[in-house]
Amino acid sequence: MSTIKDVANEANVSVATVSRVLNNNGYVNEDTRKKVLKAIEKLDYKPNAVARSLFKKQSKTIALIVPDIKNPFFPEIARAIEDVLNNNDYTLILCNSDEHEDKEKKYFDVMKQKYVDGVIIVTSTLAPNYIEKNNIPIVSLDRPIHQSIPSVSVNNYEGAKEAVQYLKAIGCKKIAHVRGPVSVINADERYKGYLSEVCNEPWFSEEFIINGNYNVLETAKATMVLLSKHRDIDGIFSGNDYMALGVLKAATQMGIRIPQDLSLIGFDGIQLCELTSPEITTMAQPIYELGESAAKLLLNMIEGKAVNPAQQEFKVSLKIGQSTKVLR
Amino acid sequence: MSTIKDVANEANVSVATVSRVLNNNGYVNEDTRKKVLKAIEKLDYKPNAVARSLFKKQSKTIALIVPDIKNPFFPEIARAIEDVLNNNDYTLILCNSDEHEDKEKKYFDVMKQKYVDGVIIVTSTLAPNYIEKNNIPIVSLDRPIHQSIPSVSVNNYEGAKEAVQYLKAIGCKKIAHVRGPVSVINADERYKGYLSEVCNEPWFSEEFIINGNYNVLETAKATMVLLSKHRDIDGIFSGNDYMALGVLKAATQMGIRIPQDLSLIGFDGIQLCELTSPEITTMAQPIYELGESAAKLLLNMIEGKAVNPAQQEFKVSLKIGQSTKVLR
DNA sequence: TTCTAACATGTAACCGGTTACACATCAAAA
DNA sequence: TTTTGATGTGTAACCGGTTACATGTTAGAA
Repeated sequence: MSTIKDVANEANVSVATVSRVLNNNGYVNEDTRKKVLKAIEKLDYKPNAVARSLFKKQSKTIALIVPDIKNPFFPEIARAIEDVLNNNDYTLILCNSDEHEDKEKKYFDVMKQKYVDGVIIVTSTLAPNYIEKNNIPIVSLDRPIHQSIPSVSVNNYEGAKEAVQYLKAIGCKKIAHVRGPVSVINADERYKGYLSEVCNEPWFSEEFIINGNYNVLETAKATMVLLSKHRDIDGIFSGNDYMALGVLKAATQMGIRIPQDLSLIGFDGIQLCELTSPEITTMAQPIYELGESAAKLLLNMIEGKAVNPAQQEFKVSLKIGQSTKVLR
Repeated sequence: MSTIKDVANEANVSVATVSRVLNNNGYVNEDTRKKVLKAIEKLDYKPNAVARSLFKKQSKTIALIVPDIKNPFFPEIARAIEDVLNNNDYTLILCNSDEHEDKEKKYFDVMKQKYVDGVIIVTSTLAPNYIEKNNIPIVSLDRPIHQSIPSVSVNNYEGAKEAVQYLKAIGCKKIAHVRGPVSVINADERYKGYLSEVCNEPWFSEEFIINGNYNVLETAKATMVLLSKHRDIDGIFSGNDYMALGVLKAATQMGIRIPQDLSLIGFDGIQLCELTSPEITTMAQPIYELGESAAKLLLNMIEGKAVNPAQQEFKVSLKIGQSTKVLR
């Protein structure tokens, strides 16, 4: 690899001049510029990003911290983010936290040591003041942490209400809920949305709420228990699409037909919804847009641009599949 | 952030001594070491990874280049890799190539500019000599490129044969194949494995081979055409699990029952296989192990350790689900 | 007692860029 | 003709580490 010095020698100028050409700042005579450009071409010179980072204290790199990239929601998000970064000459570092605060903090340390310019994080465990004292541009995605921290998320509460309302509208008489992990903010919000819609119904019972922990197999098991005890449940609102797979599995195994016997609605709108049979009805988040917005927001923060709505909330929209009865 | 100079001042020693303590090399008096350690503690000093990189010409970072992280095979691989890296104080950069050579090359340029220590790549488009001239430790994963380039993959040909043999064993009389993209090496190998098992069968016809391009919707469409034309097909070997979802979808839509009317076997063994109903029978790759091995192999190469079997081939194993008739 | 090698520490060059500053030129304005 | 500001370029400090080399001490061997 040739260095800026090699280019300077080749072009018979100083490194400062080469640097000026490279960065397009300062005064450079047109002929000199051409000479330098020719030398760069000849030597196939690529500036050393590390040296540049050291001086500039920034690395053109951002980190994405998610609980587990194997959860199919996150690859879709990650893809959107990477696309934006790629278009802006940034690089993406991927981190799996397993919802574990220690791992998150360890990643933060590394990020700072590597001059990572910013972080997009999906977390429920990290305290706002820890983040603030780290003093690194950050966007929380999918799960708002605190007003003080810019975030990109959706209206989970209203979305959940809408999901349950839809189940009611198509004629469901007893609606259960598979909730996500306790104290994961979006799971809590969706749970509250469900609750607000059903708590005053005469048929409602606490037993209609089970915890699937955003885990498919756990959900399948719990659903089997639920459905064998309450055979008259005819609607299930699943806290996310991934768990809806578990519900689908349990129902199929028990010979319960979806949607004839049981209507199922999920949340998220991951691509997988369209690939199952029946296709899963869901409250779809604009997933790609979420990732895109988070990335753009973060880049703006890094470049010091004004960031007006620091808390961006997108709307979810009903995406009707085949897992719910047809509305007449 | 405090620097090594701050620590040196605090401990009343030179930066060289601090560096020696940090890296545990050279001679350092025990008392001095303690003084330095105390200063480090007091200042909460973390060495600057960028400065270190500049001198050492290495970044403790490796890149993973995959076609598209949204394909569920890759997050599982990525997770395995990240785990290994995390345990070895390396960081993972994620790149999506979309099977596009230009993007791959662009990533390579960036990698070199950032002193990325090595690359794990899933590619069909990159030429061996391009890779070699880049002179950066590399492991090709899932798809061997050339003998000269270390790789981690599975026995696709034999695996495919075994899959078809199993379909025969359970009594399938006419077996079709949904193949992956032409000139993607593993898709080609699986196709050849299928062909070697069926080309001499009296019932065989070229029409039994359709191209799903590793894409679910495309597969679903092609499968519907196939199955409406050839109603007597009773077995399908899908080139991967992801496309098997498409077959499943098509069959369900057409009222063809799996496995009663049609047995379906996939390839890969992604987690999704267990989450559908019926669960998909598949030739399972040891996915986590593959990622793990690729990462360990690469780290060994980076650290200059001998790498004996530069071409690691794992075996796939039949994982019986519910999408194939029961063997009696 | 002198020599030698292990121990201990500091100085400064180096990694490969960026940029503040100094200096020189030149054309237009005064 | 002198002043001035825009233009053009080079020198060297700096970013924050690592390490070759120099220097000095000390203890055991000769």
